[in-house]
Amino acid sequence: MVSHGSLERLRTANRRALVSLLGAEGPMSRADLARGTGLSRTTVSTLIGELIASGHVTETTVRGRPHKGGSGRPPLLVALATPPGVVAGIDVGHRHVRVALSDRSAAVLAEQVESVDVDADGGAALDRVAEIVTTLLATSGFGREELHAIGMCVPAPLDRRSARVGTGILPGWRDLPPAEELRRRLDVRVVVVDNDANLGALAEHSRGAAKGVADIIYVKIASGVGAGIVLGGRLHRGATGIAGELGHVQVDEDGQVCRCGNRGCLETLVAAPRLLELLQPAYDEPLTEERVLALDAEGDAGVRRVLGDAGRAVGRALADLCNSLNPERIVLGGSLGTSGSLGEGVRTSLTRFAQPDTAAALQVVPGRLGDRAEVLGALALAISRSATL
Amino acid sequence: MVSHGSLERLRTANRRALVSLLGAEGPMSRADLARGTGLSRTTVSTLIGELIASGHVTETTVRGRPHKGGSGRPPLLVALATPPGVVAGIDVGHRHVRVALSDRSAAVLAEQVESVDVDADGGAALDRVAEIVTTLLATSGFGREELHAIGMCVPAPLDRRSARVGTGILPGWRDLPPAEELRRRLDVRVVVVDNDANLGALAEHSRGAAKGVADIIYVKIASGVGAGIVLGGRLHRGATGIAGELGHVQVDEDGQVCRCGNRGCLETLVAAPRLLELLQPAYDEPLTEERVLALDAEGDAGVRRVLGDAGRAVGRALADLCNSLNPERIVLGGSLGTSGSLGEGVRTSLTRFAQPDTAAALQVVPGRLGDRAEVLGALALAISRSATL
DNA sequence: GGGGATTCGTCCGTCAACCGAACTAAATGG
DNA sequence: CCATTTAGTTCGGTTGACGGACGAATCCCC
Repeated sequence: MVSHGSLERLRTANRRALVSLLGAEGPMSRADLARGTGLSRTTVSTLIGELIASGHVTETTVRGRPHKGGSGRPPLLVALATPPGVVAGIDVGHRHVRVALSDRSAAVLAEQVESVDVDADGGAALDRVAEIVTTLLATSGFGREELHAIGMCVPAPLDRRSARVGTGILPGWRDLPPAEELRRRLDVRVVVVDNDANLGALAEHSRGAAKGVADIIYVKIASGVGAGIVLGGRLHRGATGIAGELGHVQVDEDGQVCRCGNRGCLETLVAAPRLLELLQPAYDEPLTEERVLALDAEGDAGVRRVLGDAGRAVGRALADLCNSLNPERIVLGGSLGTSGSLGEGVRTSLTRFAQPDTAAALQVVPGRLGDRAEVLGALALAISRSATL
Repeated sequence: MVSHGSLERLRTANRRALVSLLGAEGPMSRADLARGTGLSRTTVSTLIGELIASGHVTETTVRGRPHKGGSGRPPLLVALATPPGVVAGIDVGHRHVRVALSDRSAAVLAEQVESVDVDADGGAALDRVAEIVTTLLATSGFGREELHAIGMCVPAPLDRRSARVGTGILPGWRDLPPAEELRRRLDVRVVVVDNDANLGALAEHSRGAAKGVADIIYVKIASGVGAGIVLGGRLHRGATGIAGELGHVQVDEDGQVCRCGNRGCLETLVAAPRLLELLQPAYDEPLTEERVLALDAEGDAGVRRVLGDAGRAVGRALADLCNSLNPERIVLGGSLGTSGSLGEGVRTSLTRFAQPDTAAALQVVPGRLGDRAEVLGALALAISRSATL
């Protein structure tokens, strides 16, 4: 076997193009693949033949429809084969962990959410995560050797170089490299860790409310406030991987001291616990985030006011960012992202504080994946990193 | 790397790789090109042969040094040929225009700066620009048919879709598509227009103070305040092309009304005319930007205070942006970018208001191209758009 | 029911692009 | 003066993609 560098690379590039097109568009015929990639039908046929032989692609038994309802021989559809085995996605919040197990076509097989005091002790949280993964594997009937990759997010910036949580944000995780810790506990080769808002952005961008939109800002409003920024269709992580710290924009010079050390950070005003605390005295029942969302939908004046204020504060910070980035869409995620009043507040501030042209080019929409955006992003990341092509 | 497609496309991709390597590294031998691209010496030889035949590359007469001072046949160096003809770069400011003529290897042949009240009447300014270009062509001995492309920047956001200046920013340019207007006046096919800060960023990134740095923010502080944002090595223009409006971040809720319609924009505090106005009463001599920079270098207390305040205001706005983008370097440009006090002010605010990790990963440096950054970026853009490969 | 028309997938011959080996060219050094 | 080293070229061979031709499978229309 002679290594013919460039030609061989060309062939693998073409193979990759086919796989990525199949991934984006779903099952399709060889002729459609040829049209989609610009390759000839001949070439597509031989490449698909190789991909079938290597197990990356399967020829489906169902025949497709003839071309555009007209006549002609119906095509044989080919589809990406789901590789054997499973991956795990883990969403670590401040007060919960959510673990999902999926096959390698992103179909979720099992999922579990649990309240855990993550902030206090990172090691203990990771212990619990490892237990849940093990349980889910067992109840789904998979052996540990069938777990190919793990994607995880943590609610804190992650320094790319040290693979650690940034200073000050999550004290219980100091000097705890999450990927390595999890790899040690579960003996899985591929463990990828990223920031929660980043993975939420990835999920909403690839299959949620911002599908096909090149420049988006995903804002996660939950226990904290964070942003995942997709520019030119690619997640922007920054020089050291800690981009997206929208929650620590200063909005009040004399405001509360934030866990990051500054004063009056956006996060001190609009984080979910803070809002509940603010509302609770006026209500007889114990308030939860779900209950607040329900009251908001019912039109409760107090809730609307508080969530509207929060939205306006977020929108104020977003306006500055949008002036600089001119994104096409803002996706509001996190437990409070679907609140109508909050969304209205964001829109109000953007209209008021952003440049008119910038605001006009901008859509503000709630996320479509809800609480599960982060874990779905983690699964997607795990699958992409476990790909063998 | 290798784009999918036919064999022919593979060849052109390889040709492009050779040209881009030659562009980046300067003259080199075929053997070095083979090592640099991973192609075989055979392939490089034939490709270079084609490029020589087509006039894109020349074989220099000087022989290179034998490899690493050792023995061996000395290589024949090949270099990018400078295509015939010239290009023009035009920097349109609020109160001046700067026009440069260069050959197509970016060597400036002639340059002229002139005070023009650009804001008042866009058409008149473009008339004058066309005159200057014509004059420079004549005095340099080139005919108009030898002018291959024009790059121009204007001090306002440019909507990509309408190719017009954004609403409100530059009233005298409303409904005046700059590229088309200039094309009409000078009968040049290739006319590219972009925002001033964008082209400054391009220049400082490709050949100035941020060479080789992937994520930078170029801040231009002159008659206005604007930013050019390079992320992942590529200029970010945003969904409609109007990214970078850092000057219209609101820094004072009750501040002066800005030309953009909002109140208390950064630009109302730190634009150069505003600072001169602020300083003038305390000085007997008439102040210019150059004089203020000189006073700053001499340690004049008043100037240092005012420029320091301006820098802190800019840094305050940059801190929020850096929290979200985590860039590696900030380049301060524009007429006041080289001021030491201003730079110190920016650093002070960044340290205070940005996340500690973000600030630690960040360098703040003055631009290396000074007033000429924009026009050099315009030339570079014109050259790249006039390339025939 | 049968004969185009149309589209799909494959086979085959051809051409394009790259590579390795061998060869010549031009220097250095003992 | 000859061995050594590196550069560039020539030549034969392999790989990859393509276009045209062909059978297959369906629809449409008579």
